[in-house]
Amino acid sequence: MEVTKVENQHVKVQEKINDVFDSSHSLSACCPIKDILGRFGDKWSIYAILMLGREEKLRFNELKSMIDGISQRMLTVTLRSLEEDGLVSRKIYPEIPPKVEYRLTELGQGLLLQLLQLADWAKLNLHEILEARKSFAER
Amino acid sequence: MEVTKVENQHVKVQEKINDVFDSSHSLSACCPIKDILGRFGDKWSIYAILMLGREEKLRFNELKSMIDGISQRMLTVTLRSLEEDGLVSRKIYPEIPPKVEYRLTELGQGLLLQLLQLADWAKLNLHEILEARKSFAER
DNA sequence: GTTTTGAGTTACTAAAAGTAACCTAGTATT
DNA sequence: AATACTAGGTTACTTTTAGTAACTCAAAAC
Repeated sequence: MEVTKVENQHVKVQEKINDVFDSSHSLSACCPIKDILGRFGDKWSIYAILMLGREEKLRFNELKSMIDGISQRMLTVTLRSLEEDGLVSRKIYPEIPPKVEYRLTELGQGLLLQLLQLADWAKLNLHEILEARKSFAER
Repeated sequence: MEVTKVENQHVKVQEKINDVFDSSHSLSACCPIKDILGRFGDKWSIYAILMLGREEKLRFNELKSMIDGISQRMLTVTLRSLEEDGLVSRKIYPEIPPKVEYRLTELGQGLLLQLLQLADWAKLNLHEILEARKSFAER
């Protein structure tokens, strides 16, 4: 009974994995996970998304001071690429000194929810991973 | 009524975001998402995890031929880092020519499930993202 | 005695990430 | 009237990381 259950689950997983590759012919080219991960696999995007998830609208220098250690250039680059993918919107007020407001789009909020799920798993398993790292280092 | 529901949801999201930072003092250092993402945010780890999710045990060159375009070195590096974190196990048969079997650990299977969830979201929203990219490029 | 095989290393190069210094143009301070 | 400050960048440069090509090892097969 238990075994059957586990086997069924495994079959489901395999189907899903096949699905991942279905949509693209070439593996290395562009299965959707890769495409999405490209968006927050870098060093800063996650922080920007999380901060914008907290405050719902933020100006450039507010973000800069919330994201410890980020440079102006990297914040610009990060926000541009998030904007490019429709995850963040950018509203310019034609004033001097300039004023620009950033916020998550609905799409961005959806991604945020996914990230938070991942964070849940991460928190649950971080200890085990750290243990594994330690025992690996000892060899 | 609807508004209240949305607001409640937003509050929950904010709590979760705060949780993400709880566990680490410094933002840029090591909140758990970053730590986990570090593991599959690179170019090849996902492919290795997906392939091992399909077949449950694979040898080095089997993996190499399944992951289109990966070099020996990058496969070695990728597998080592996955092993280091306890996501993949490595069984060496002391034969010549050498034989090494890789498989996902339970932890690795857990991560795979998370990845597949992310893939679901990615597939649902890929179209919208591609649209956004296109209209961004037009400016 | 040269070739093949599996699982890697070593030494190098190309690409990406990141930094420091500069720009704009208006306002407030001395 | 000269200086400094503000917000939101850009340009030119350096460091770090990802990636490639060629080599290794030790036995076995041709």
